[in-house]
Amino acid sequence: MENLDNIEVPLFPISVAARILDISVHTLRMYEREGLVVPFKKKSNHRLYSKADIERLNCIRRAINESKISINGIKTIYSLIPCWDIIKCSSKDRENCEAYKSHSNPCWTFKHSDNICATNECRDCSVYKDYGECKSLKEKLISVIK
DNA sequence: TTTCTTACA
DNA sequence: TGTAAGTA
Repeated sequence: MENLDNIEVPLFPISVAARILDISVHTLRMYEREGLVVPFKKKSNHRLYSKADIERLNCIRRAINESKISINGIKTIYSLIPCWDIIKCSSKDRENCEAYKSHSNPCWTFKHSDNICATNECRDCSVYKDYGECKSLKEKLISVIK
């Protein structure tokens, strides 16, 4: 009953997601390789995309088509999300954190071994989720400026 | 049939 | 980006 309105639940196989977004499954997998999106993975290793994932991809497509931004450009924006501030990351954690230093790759593309990121699914992290859709991303960035 | 990974004219 | 091979 609650699955119907929860945009976080993985629902669509890659073929359906591709059809919704009007892009190829190949392109969809490429976005994942680039770290733009983190779809849910079943034990069979098959991907499942949620409504939130679709919205995220829509935002990415708009950025590419309308704003003519490159995939690397999007990666750069994501890499600048203050993850260490969003989750309570100690100053000690930051010292040897690749994600903290990176200006080219989103934090969720790194494999952590020490801090909380090691035990949490990046897909379920607010750092990833709260910046996944165009509108929320704008609001988040504005709140930082204010 | 669909999806997965890897590779490539 | 598209397509192919060989699996699961």
